[in-house]
Amino acid sequence: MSDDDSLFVKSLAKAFQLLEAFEKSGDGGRLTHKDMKQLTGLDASTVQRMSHTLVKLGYLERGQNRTYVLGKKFLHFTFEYLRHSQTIQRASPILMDLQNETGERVDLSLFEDVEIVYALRRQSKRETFFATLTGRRVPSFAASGGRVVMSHLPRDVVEDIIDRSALVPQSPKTVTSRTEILAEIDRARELGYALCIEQMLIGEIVLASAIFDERNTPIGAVHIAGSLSDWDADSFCRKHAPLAISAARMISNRS
Amino acid sequence: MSDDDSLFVKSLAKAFQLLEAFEKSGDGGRLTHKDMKQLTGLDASTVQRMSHTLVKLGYLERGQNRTYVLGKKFLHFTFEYLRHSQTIQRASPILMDLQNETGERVDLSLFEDVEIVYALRRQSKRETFFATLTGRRVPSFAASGGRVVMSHLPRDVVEDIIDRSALVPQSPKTVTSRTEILAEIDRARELGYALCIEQMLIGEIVLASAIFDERNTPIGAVHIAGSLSDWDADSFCRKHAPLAISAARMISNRS
DNA sequence: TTTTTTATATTGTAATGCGATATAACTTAT
DNA sequence: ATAAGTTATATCGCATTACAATATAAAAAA
Repeated sequence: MSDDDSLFVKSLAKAFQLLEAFEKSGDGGRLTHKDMKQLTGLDASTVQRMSHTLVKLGYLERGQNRTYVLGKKFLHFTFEYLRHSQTIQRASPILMDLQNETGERVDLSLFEDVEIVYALRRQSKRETFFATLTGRRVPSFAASGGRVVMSHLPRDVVEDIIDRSALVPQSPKTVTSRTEILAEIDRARELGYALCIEQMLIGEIVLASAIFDERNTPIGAVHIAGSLSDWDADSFCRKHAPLAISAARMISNRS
Repeated sequence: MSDDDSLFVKSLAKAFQLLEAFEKSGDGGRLTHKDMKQLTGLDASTVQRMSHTLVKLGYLERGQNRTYVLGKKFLHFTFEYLRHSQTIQRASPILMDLQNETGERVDLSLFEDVEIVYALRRQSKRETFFATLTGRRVPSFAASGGRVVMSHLPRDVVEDIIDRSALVPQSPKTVTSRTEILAEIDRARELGYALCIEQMLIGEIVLASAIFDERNTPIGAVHIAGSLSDWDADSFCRKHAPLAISAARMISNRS
């Protein structure tokens, strides 16, 4: 990955490897030197130097009992990313209107290969707190946004993504069979939107329509998420699919 | 800052210096090598190596015309930060209720010395898009959240913060005189909340109450923001101050 | 307490990141 | 169009920096 690449700065890669280890941290997002060493496989001295430097730079903070946590300084980069993204700029007012019109939770997700990341979120009711945060990632194969994006990609690319995905159930009802997932993606292609019933969470119904960049590459999706206690699948789609599709089209920057 | 510190990894500092330069980027958040060199003062080869490495790691993405933009991968860290923060965990449902109860915009900000960062936000109506994003920073001296946090800090610490702040007006009505700012902070201490009228934005009235950690250090604030077309200062405070104070108290983790 | 584990400080050394330079690719001016 | 100028990418020898081993100190565990 980085061998015989004389421009590749290995120490930087190690630092980010260490930072990424905080995603695998169990309770409280706290890691000790020992934890970092175990999670990354880095040398103890490297862990020492990197954590020391990152604290000085403000990207790690020291917690109690010789632990480290991610620094709040990372919020800065997220802000700069979102603020300058043309897609986010266009999506922001559109999602706001969509949320007011539907009363349901609406999200904008960005496609990242085997995962999607939620970038903008308009929540309607109380939910598992972290499930509604910006930056949350979920597997593409199980999320409506992931499926609808894949429905606009070439078959071989899609199969490659599925093959590289860990097909771990996200809810008791998650479809994890390769062929069934591919069939769901085909269905999304026909409909122009993906529908996920209880794929991520029991009781949840989500519908998503894809967003495209100027080269007509699908880059993300608009989601509308409701509750099965309020809707049956048919009426949910009838009401919301046209809205999601039109919102996604407005956000898209197609040539 | 880093001299004769044998544990300090300079190349890492350079990489973050480069990443931080994207905050100063003008249009579109795009930077060329030349821009990075100018903004950071780093050697051209260093810029080349760092940008190259950051692209490989996914923390920079290549834009059109040899430009670079921040990678969406930074959203991951923000998610991990927010998800593991005890303050955020407690605040999330409380802010949701507060927003439903008031119908106004409510925010949770975190204190970062001369600035505050917005961490959680519940928007009510359309606003200047980026003003309502997570990660937005504003000067402590002009924000209600900053002022109310400072009202719980020792006088000399507050004066030091003000002295290190660039007292640049954020709206035509921003108070920028040292003594007036200190007076506003004193007033906040008496009231138990800070009130800012058109300090950041014309037509906006904001009220904030401080949040404390287990050591009784003020670490952030709950904001309620309304419009002067809907409220006069008195009734805004009468209705919202008790709500903000009680929300802040519930979020706090005082001993 | 003692023992063991984990964190921090120190140091000599080699590999890595450095910066100069060369080449290539793009812009701008003529 | 072509040339001149600018900016990006590739290459390379060298010094510095990051490295890993180790010593000391501080917490945990026994």
